Amino acid sequence: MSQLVEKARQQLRDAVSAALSRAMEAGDLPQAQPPEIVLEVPGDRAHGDWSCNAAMAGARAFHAAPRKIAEAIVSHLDLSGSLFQKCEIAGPGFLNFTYEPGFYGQVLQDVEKLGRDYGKSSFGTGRRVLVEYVSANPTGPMHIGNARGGVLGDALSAVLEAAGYQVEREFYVNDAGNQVNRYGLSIEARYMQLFDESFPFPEDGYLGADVTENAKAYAEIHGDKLAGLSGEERRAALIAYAIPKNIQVLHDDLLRYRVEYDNWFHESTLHQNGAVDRVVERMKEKSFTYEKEGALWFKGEAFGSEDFVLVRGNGVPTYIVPDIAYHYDKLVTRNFDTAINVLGADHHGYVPRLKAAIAALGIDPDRLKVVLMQMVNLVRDGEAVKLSKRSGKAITMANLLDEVPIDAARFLFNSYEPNTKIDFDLDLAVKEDAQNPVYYVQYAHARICSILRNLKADGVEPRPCSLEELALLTAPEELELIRLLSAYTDEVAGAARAMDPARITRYVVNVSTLFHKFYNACRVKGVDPALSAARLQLCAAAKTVLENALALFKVTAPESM
RNA sequence: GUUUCCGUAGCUCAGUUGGAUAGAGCGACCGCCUCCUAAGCGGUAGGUCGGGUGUUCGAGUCACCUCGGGAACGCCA
Repeated sequence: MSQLVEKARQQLRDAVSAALSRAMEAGDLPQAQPPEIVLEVPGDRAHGDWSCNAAMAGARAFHAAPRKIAEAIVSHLDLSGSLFQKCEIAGPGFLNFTYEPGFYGQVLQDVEKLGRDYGKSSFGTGRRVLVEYVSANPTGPMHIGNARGGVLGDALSAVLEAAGYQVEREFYVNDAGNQVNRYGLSIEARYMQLFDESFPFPEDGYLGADVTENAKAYAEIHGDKLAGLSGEERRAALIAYAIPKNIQVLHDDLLRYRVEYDNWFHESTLHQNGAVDRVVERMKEKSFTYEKEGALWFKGEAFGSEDFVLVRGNGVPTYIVPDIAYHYDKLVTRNFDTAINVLGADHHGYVPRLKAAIAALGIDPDRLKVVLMQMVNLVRDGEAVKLSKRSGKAITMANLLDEVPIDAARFLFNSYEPNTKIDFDLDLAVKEDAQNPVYYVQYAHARICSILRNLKADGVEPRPCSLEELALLTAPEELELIRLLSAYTDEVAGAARAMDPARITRYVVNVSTLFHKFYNACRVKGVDPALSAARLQLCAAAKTVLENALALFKVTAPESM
């Protein structure tokens, strides 16, 4: 596990803190509560590798001008034995720190040593997280929003895992309740219509062609043997046949999209084992309910939500009751520290209700984290496309994957932070040229592989270099690239903290840019052997980082293009 | 009407607890392959950060107001 950047940060924190104490002891600063020490990586390289605003933040406490405070800090600053060579005062009072030259070589040795593990950290160690995503109803095909949710949940899980969390990925299968009843009525009608065209189709039934196909498939195997049974028996038989089949389709489509789960959790189990009924009982016992107009309501006020119905007038629980039971199962029965739900933004009004309900059951609602993702619009020729050209129906996830390469789809969906709506440009996603950012990144990787191949043909293989050899890397393009590579572990931990894997997408594009610049400025082959070896190690390090980052998204890193 | 997200270059978007001269990609224009992949690199042009007020050493970032766009507001899920 790389600690280099973390070590650097800690050294600066300690050094500045100690300098402040000494400055106060020496009387260069008045005795006062020192400011919080905030360290950041400045955007502009000219401002050094790290920047600290302690002098400005302390202006009030010390009753002194920021520049004066900065001078006092610097005069008592001791950077000997650290990863830093100097500190300069700049602008209104920033303290700008610069790495000592040996830092860069250490980064490359670090990457070389850790290989596939470079980027992993202990940020989340000891915490168990359940990530639930997609959870599409097994009553029909998945839509475009599910494609985004799949990538997001999958990449988020990978990022959390790299940051040290113990992660389980879960799909919640709504194989019970009203949607399934509706589906039963729909498929029953399609089945009966095979033998009697006048059989009525339910008003709010599922219109998809997949329902008819399932009905036909059943009839091909079993004929009309259900026609003589009661409606209830017919529906039960058709549901028992079609829902597992639909679940299999969800599973297969997601797998094709490289989205995999540890668990497929069936809602029906919560009904069968009494968990759903127990939620209602608990709510009643704790007097968090009241009856109105024949229905059982939840009193939300004490938990920051509106009141809502738990059990309908007809005695059937509303959808939220099994959801509450499900989250009780996640956070109490299975005792995950945190449950993360990736949901469409259309669920935002539902989140306070669910949180209120689990709070009523004695669970800290902050243990449920919700990542809301905004809607996806498909765009072709600059115009929104709602319907598939071929079928005239809404474009499904499977349709999308027929048209767009998996790598491109995964990369593009991961390029946006969850909380912004996406105009997914189909023309761009399909393009195999520079406009498509996934190729820009993959091309950087392929170029590195090409360099490695060419040198291998000359009998030169990457080897671990000494710090003296690595000190030959002094070109700005080399140092910039190494500096960015050093930040990878921090980036992954930051993406985990923000629950935003898109940060890694942007990072990997930046790495590619700096590599391409390096490639244009510095040659690996045909230069002094020691320098060549050092540059080769830099290439190998960049390759490792690109591969590790792309692996988080399950985007391939081609050897040649 | 209530809740919520968004508004930054022609287009798509970054801008991480408030920090230094607001960035990138694409598109446009001009350059760079006798040399490891030109799916690349360099350069030019392009901005009242929707508008306003406030908070403070400092606001794209925070608060309030306002304009514009999306979404949700069921005994549907």
